[in-house]
Amino acid sequence: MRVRLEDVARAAGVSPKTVSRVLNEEAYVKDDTRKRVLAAMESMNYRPSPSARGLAGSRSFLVAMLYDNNDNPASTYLAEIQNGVLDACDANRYSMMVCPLRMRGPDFIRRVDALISDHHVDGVVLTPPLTDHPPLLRRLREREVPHSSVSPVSRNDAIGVCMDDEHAAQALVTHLIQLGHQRIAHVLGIANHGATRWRLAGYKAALSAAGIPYDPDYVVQGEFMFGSGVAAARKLLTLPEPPTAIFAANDDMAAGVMWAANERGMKVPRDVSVCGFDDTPLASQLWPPLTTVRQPAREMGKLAALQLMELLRGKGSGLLVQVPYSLQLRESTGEPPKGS
Amino acid sequence: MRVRLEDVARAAGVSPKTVSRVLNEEAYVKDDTRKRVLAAMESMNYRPSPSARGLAGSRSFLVAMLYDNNDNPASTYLAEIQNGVLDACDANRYSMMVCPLRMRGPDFIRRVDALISDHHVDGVVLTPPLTDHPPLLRRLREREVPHSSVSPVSRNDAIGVCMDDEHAAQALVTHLIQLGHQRIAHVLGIANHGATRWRLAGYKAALSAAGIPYDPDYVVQGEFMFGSGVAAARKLLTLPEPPTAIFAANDDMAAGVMWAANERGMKVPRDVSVCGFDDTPLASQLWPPLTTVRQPAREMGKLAALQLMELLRGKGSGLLVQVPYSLQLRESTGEPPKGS
DNA sequence: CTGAAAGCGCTAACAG
DNA sequence: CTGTTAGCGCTTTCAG
Repeated sequence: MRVRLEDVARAAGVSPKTVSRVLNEEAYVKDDTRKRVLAAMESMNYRPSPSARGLAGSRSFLVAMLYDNNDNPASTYLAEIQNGVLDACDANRYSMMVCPLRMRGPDFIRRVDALISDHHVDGVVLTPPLTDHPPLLRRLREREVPHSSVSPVSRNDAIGVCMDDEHAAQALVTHLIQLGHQRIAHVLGIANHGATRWRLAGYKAALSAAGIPYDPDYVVQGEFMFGSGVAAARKLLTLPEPPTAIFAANDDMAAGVMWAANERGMKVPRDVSVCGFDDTPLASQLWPPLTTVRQPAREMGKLAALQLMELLRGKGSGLLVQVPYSLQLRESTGEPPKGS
Repeated sequence: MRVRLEDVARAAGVSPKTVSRVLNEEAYVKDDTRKRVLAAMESMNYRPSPSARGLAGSRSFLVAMLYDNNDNPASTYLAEIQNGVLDACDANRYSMMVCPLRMRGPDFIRRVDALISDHHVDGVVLTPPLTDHPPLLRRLREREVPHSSVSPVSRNDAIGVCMDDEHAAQALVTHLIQLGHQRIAHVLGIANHGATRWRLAGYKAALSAAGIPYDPDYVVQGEFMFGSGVAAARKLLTLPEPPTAIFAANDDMAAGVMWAANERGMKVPRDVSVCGFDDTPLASQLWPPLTTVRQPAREMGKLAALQLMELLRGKGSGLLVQVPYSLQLRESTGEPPKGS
């Protein structure tokens, strides 16, 4: 019925253990033998049983992608990361499990435990804001589960992938300043996301570099979601001296800002410039197309997973690699209204 | 270290086999015994090993969600279905694997095979357009892999979940007609999707019911993607006698249509009414908000998975359940321009 | 209704 | 560099 390790061994004229060695890319197999075994595997179309491997050995060839189900807006951002992780799995004969977690739930840690011990997951890819959830990280360390993070806040001990959000945000806001804007507002993301902090820092840095004083009235809380962008813009646009440009910490909120502007009969960018962050598909689907920063989410998911797999292979350099951002200057930003 | 079946057995004073019976909800266990075993499991925090179960038995408690990676636009639609499947898994102690497939790829079937035999997947959830891919269905049947579909085209032998796309589309177009539109165009989806066919049928039915002749010039090909909506609208809006309303087969294309209208300096709905289908988040984030049909994707994913699990439990009614749609009338549709 | 024995397909630990 | 011997934790027979 099923081709087993033993069958391959017989066909190749070696012991099962040798086949196992080849399968696991262990050292100490004569090159000649290895080739013979590989050929046998190929010709018999042998596929190892993950169950048996998981049961007998310590590895499962399964990685899990964890994400938070409460505080996570951008399903499109997560979907892209997931695609990236799948790309990496594909290239390395891993399989992926998807694990939505409710960070606020009382059984949060129990669920993580269950995941790990149930499926012997070899490692996990963490996405924001799980990348910096202390109880989770503690548990993963306790149980010695290798993990790799996408955009972790704490960049010292983490391995994974990140982007220079701060400089990206700074570049974006600098662009607004160069267009002539002085009254520039910022809509914050969810507090516990690193992205929120970095993008705010970039905003401040750009203002400060241009000698524009920081005005707390121009910085309002958002939650990375469309609706929060609408709410934030309603506040900002009714200020006695409203901003001429609004930088929202992500595209969804920027879309909300544009929506709120439309609602007031304002035209973007004539009456107010708007920009976002991430370059999700939405950005180019809005009218006018949104100026934003491109964040290569899929690439980041892939890289994080690849980092994890290197770690699993023992070759882990344990690095936090950085991917480049790029400004996407589109039509939602322009010169400030005359006489403002 | 790990709590095993044997440990539970010892604690409950029964044989391992009995614990196994309880675990698998088999009949023929005295109620009293069952309770004792359950109590022991609970107090010892026992969690069965999926690897061992998979290896020894025939079940893996793993379901896979298959989707096509080429012809699939709406990542947000798939993400919602995925969430629904996860909901169902959660409720039934299943785990989910995510399997992007390249339908066009030469190794398509091999990949499916690999998936099934590698992981002993108990069953799969199929999403469009995989729901009607003959080689795939044949292979699944050959290998006797239970499967459940979301919106399959062939509704006879399929089990899963569907919506009445046709009547939904008809209702939507009827709404346009009631607003006074006569020249109504339609942007088609990808050809091999059932949704494309049904929505077109609904469009035709509505016209026909109103006595409006069907004009092939008003029906243009699209691909469910934003860009294809833009292209389609560019054609339609430059027609000698352009339509006063455009019904796109999904929201992404409708967004493209609105974008193209903006590009030409036209105002929606003053100059042209636009409506879509699905009610993805995008629909309410556009300006003006998009009139569309709400399709409960997450619910559908969940139901499809639940149907599958019933099938696995042997209680399979094998039904194709239908979920209700609802019209979302918003501001992108209005009366046709005067004198048109 | 319950139990005993025999593996599922692989890898770990130890020999050679 | 390669092989041997035991299991991993569960379910499947088959007996009671």
